Amino acid sequence: MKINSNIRYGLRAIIEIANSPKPVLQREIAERQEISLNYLDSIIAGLKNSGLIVNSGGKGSGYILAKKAKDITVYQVYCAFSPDLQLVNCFCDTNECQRSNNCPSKDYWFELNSKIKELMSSKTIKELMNNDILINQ
Amino acid sequence: MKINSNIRYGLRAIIEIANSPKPVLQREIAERQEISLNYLDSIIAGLKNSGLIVNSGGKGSGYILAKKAKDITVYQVYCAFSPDLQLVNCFCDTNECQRSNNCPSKDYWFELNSKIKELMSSKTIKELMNNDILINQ
DNA sequence: TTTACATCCAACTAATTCAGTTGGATAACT
DNA sequence: AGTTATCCAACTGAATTAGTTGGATGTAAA
Ligand code: FES
Ligand code: FES
Repeated sequence: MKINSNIRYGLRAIIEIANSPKPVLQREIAERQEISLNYLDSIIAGLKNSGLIVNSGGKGSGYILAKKAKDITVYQVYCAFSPDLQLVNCFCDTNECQRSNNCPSKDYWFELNSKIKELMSSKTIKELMNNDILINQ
Repeated sequence: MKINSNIRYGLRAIIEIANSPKPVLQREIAERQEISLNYLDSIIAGLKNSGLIVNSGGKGSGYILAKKAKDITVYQVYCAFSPDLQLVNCFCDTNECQRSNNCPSKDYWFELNSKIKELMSSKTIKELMNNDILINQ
């Protein structure tokens, strides 16, 4: 179990945007977070297509959060880059396990899956922002 | 985030062993769990090298749990096949992140990591066994 | 004692995923 | 016109996954 680069960078990028008093350019995120500008392209696209960030006023204007930091969860960032969390395929709609009737391990993985989703859904970007910024809000 | 085959099969195999009133042969596990006998080799090896199961009396005698089912956790099974859970490398001893001072996302991943470990450590094989067997213990 | 079985173990493989890079299209501002 | 910013698709090398193959070794039944 690992968190992949898209999700790691995506979380860092959105925290960077949340922390900034002004709209942030992609280049600025790339510099501050030391992520290749080109690679960041797809990260930003993921956040944007999921409706978590927007261009503040068209091209060149920089990015801002699309909603309040307290209304964006880590799980939403996760889902911007991966399908809904499914630790195993046993309980996956499209690929359900043939052994699935009354399987104790399936039940356990499902339970763990739900709890991990909860853990990610209950943490908001606001809780990950730096305090100086919060004071000004 | 996915649970890999070793861990999935390993959990199913150890539940199979736990549920059996008699020592179980590798071949029996392979048949009942529909896992290739050859592939199961490495699964059994993992469980055995981690001290979770033992041969009940040398070759051909079948496997039994090395300790009580209530003393074997899902996290121990996990660790039989993977190093200690590390969702990201930022807080990894050997590969610590250069950006690591005061990084909110690192702190969050570490917190999530701890909670997932807890979730896996607090579930025992006994809880995953079938009830008929438990009654006889 | 030969044979069959059970376990042990290392090396190989195809397929997939990961973590980016390259190269360019498009649009806006200067 | 030229620079900058964003958008987007295709490509790539490296690593990981999920096994298979082939055999060595030890035990037990015939
Ligand atoms: S349901 Fe998939 S292994 Fe049990
Ligand atoms: S510590 Fe690794 S990215 Fe923050």
